[in-house]
Amino acid sequence: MNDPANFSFQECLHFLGRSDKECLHYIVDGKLRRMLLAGGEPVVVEIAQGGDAAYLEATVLAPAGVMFPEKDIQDFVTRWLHLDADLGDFYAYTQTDPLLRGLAAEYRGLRLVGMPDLFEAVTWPIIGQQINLSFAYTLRQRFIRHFGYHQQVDGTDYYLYPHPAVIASLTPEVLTPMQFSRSKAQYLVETATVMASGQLSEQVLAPLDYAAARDRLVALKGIGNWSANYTLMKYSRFPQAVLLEDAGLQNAVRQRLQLPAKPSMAALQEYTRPWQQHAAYAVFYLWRSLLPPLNV
DNA sequence: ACCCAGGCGTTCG
DNA sequence: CGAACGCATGGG
Repeated sequence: MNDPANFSFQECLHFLGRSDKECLHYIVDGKLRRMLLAGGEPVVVEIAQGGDAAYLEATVLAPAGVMFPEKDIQDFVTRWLHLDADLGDFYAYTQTDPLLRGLAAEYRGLRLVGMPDLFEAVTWPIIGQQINLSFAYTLRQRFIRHFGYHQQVDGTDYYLYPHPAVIASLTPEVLTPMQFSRSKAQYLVETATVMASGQLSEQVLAPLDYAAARDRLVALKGIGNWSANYTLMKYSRFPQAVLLEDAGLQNAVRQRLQLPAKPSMAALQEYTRPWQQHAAYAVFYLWRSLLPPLNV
């Protein structure tokens, strides 16, 4: 990994454990378990802190007795936990910004936990927009359990996020009884169709710069500026992605500055304008500041 | 009962 | 153009 002095597995685990409705990964005895694709095949892996804390160790829990491309697993974890990041510049910047000062010391080593799956990174904002987080996680759990590839290992259910082709084959009427709004159900099926047909893919997005990628995503129905920037932050990892319209960001700013009410959009633009290439990490650390501290 | 939620698309003035 | 409004429903 890069910048091991600024890596804390514990901080990353704390963020990953924020919802008890999570079903794409589990935390067991300070280790991280999930299913992922290696060599195109589903594998259940356990990720643990290495001996000197400067690296992570991945163990294949299932299927047993089969060799899997180690590099695929390593690449996945690197992208998931942003192990290739270098936080030095961001930490230096936080000391110069009144809104961010102190975040580096409080949460040192927290990496911007991402989403290596494009379909997940595009559809999770659709699922979660406008509703409270608790209900959003409930809907996500239903979505994954109903439509994701599933495998049970040692009595635990592991899932892959649903494949676009599976969702593309649905009608919105399948989703509305599961308490997705009509609009969300429609956006999910439409987005899945666009991805299943290859009109939106890793390859389509990869060559685009920040503005072009944002425009491509916003062209999808149900994806506005907030959702597009979410995808650009969590999947594409554009460092300048900023979630201006985010209620969580607005609450974190209010809290840190002791404002009587949430900041106006104009005020928020003032606060965030200097962030530039630090915006994605700034937002993520401010989200972290809304979670309980580590030692509770 | 009321307001807000990690918004977005549509309609209105 | 920007502002206002409807969506759906859980949670405080």
